[in-house]
Amino acid sequence: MNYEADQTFPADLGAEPERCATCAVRNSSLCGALSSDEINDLNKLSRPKSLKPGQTFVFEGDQIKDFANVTQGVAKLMRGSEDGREQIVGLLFPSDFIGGPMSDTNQDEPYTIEAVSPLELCIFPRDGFEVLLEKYPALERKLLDRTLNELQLAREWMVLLGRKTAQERVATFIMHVAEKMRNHGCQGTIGFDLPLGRADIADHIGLTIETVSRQITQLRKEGVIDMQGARHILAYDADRLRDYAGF
Amino acid sequence: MNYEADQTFPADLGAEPERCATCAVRNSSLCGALSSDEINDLNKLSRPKSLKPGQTFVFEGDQIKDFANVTQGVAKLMRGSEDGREQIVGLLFPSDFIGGPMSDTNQDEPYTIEAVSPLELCIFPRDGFEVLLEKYPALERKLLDRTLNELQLAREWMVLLGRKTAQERVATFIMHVAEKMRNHGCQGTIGFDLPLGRADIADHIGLTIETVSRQITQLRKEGVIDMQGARHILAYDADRLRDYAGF
DNA sequence: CGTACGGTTGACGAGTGTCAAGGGTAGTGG
DNA sequence: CCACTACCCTTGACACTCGTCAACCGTACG
Repeated sequence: MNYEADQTFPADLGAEPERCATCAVRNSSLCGALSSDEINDLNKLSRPKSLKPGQTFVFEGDQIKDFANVTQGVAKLMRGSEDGREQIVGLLFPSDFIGGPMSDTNQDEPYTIEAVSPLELCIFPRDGFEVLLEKYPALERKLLDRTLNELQLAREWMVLLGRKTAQERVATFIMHVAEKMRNHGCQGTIGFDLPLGRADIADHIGLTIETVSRQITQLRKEGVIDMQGARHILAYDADRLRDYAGF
Repeated sequence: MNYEADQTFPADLGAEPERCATCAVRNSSLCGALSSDEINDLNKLSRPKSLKPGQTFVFEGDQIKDFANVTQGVAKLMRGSEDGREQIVGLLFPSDFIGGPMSDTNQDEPYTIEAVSPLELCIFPRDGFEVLLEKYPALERKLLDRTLNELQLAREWMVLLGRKTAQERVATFIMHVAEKMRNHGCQGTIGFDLPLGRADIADHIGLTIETVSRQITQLRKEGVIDMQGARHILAYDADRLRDYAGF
């Protein structure tokens, strides 16, 4: 059934589809749970998709039909209100998985996912993916691990939103982004670009644009960070930054 | 090995250990994924444990050795700082599962779990449970579902903590508790006891005791809720309350 | 060169936190 | 059975952080 399967060279036993073999998140994403053979199942379901900044992948209230892996770029997961308030409840980096509730009931998606930078996804239909979840326990286990990590992160953010001062929030946010960027090899430890503008930062840490701006200025004046332009941050002293991030 | 196992009547094939058969959360907890036969495996590992209000099950920084199901009572999952600030990141009701990160690394538990009312747990060693997770896919699937639900809840709370006013927070909190209580059959829809005192409510919704108190008074004065004593709430008009809860 | 957009800065005000005092209620001991 | 005590809750006065409104600046792009 799989045209890769009737290969003749034993050395090719593990041959993967081109798109998977060259995928930047082949091992760091959920797909890392699948062997070269197994990944064919998922590959057959999947196709790439590109989004420009500002484009949405799902809207609040939609029924989500497709799941996806982020292969490149950054997206935001957000909830908005009629009166203009907005809260970003998560950021999606390369290797992150998009496929929310997955509960038995086909309820509507409560959040909007929007590209923040040019975004590359590898999408596949929900139904087909759930079949594979049953078929490959390692896949389900990896999804569980990922979900537990996101829960952990969400709870840390609850501490930030519930109990930290404006200054601590900004410092914590910068630390988190620095770590994400380091993990994805985007630049070195001390210098990196913020993937979000001031408005999105504010919506992520529960402040206003102005307060975010003031606190960044403050951190600059106190020499905790340095900046080149509005987006590029230099965090020489990680320990000092951690002191500013609160508990 | 299990004295219930050597029964003589075929009708008893599905006989369960006494403690499981009479357990209040036999089906609503993770155990609901296990058949009468299968649950013996877990039962052999488990034993009951009681905690009085104020006693802790795990401390921040501990290595968690045991997992547990809540069979009765309410507990809080919290994170504190040296300078006295505290954030409650979750409440644990009957049928809820305690067994956090479960990640490969044996990292320390980041949160403290403390009984809020007289608490009954069914605890079992982490190692043994993880073996059962491998053995019974339905168990792992249920754990995944549960974790996804908690993630969903955590994100809703991020919206509350990041963007809602004091009044909206209190109204939302009351709604959530009302629903939990209804689900657990503790009293009717309109009248129920708050499981938390003002201090814990404040630490859960990111306010101070005084502000919580003032907002509850406000809701009373506006006729949205009524109270009998400081703990018992009467929420006649659920729709009205929802209007006060924001988005 | 002009325009638009995002970021910064300042002045002011609202909402919530802080500090302090006073009241209820439940549990304890006489 | 009543009084005392302790704890939690409520209420008030005031302070402070952060939000709001508005002007200005810098950079990118047409």
